[in-house]
Amino acid sequence: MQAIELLFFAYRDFTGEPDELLAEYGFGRAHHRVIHFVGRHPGITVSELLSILQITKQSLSRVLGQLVREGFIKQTPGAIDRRQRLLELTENGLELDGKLFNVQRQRIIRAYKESGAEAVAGFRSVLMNMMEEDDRPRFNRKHKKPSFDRPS
Amino acid sequence: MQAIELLFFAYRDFTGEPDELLAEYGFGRAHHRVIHFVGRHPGITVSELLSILQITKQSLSRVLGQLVREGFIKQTPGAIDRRQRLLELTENGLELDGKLFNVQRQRIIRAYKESGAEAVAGFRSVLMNMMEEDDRPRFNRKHKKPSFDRPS
DNA sequence: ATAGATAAGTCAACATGACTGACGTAAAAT
DNA sequence: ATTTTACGTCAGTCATGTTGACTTATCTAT
Repeated sequence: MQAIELLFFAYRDFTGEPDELLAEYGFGRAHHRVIHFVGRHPGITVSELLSILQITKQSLSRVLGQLVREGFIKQTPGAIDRRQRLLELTENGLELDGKLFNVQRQRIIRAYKESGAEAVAGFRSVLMNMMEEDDRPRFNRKHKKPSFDRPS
Repeated sequence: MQAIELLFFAYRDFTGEPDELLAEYGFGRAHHRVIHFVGRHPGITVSELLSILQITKQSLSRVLGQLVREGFIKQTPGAIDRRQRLLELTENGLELDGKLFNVQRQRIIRAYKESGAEAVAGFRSVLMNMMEEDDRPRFNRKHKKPSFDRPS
């Protein structure tokens, strides 16, 4: 059962590089998560973000508010439901997201290259089965769209 | 590049169950990490623990001190180097460690079963290549012992 | 039309787990 | 004998999470 430590070390190093980058902006890992999910899913709502991150709205509010005030994320009222604030990255946000995304992608690409395509499939399969079922549909893009792409 | 989110969701759920258990004892994830590494590597020293967790001794001190005071971990002076405090789980510590270890093992076993042996090999390979090289030797048990099993 | 539910935000207080910097003690290494 | 190492501690700070209470705007259902 080395998997526990394997996950610990891999995750520790996976988040280490971005953390350094974020520190230059005065941001932390919480900001990273918000930037990441808004970057990958533009137009995401606050409540969708909350259910992904599984934190309270007060916690999210602090980092999100900071990102909005400092011009990394912009909010626009939803066209259908005007209570919603649809979130998008600004130009600055896109730039930071790009940098962050890049350092993590490099690490993953390197690991994928060293392990081979078959290993990658296994890697993804195990991670998928390790998470709660609720969130698995987010990943079967070809079969079923993630819920935040078609608001219920 | 779904790997980033895959890791996020898997890690989030992987740590979620233990967190609930720990809360019953008034402990957090930091305590879990200490209990885990002391449990898997009895006789580990404080500085070895520090280099694994990559936190400051002041941070470790608080959680470790708590675990010692509350009778989950015991310290004994090193036989060779009496400055060292070799760490071990007490009976209570072993019991809690067992519970924590179990919930995580169940999740992993389930994921392994659903993915198959080949996938498991790939999973481990990718994680291994994702972490910094320094810590990889810890895992090649058959070839090279981890440094904390033979103090340099 | 209005009553209730939902989306989002806010104020306040608090806990945890990180951090830095300074300092102390005992034991080992040089 | 001096320096280095292993460990511990005091004090202060910061980031990120929590609970609970309350507001505003808007949508939904009766």
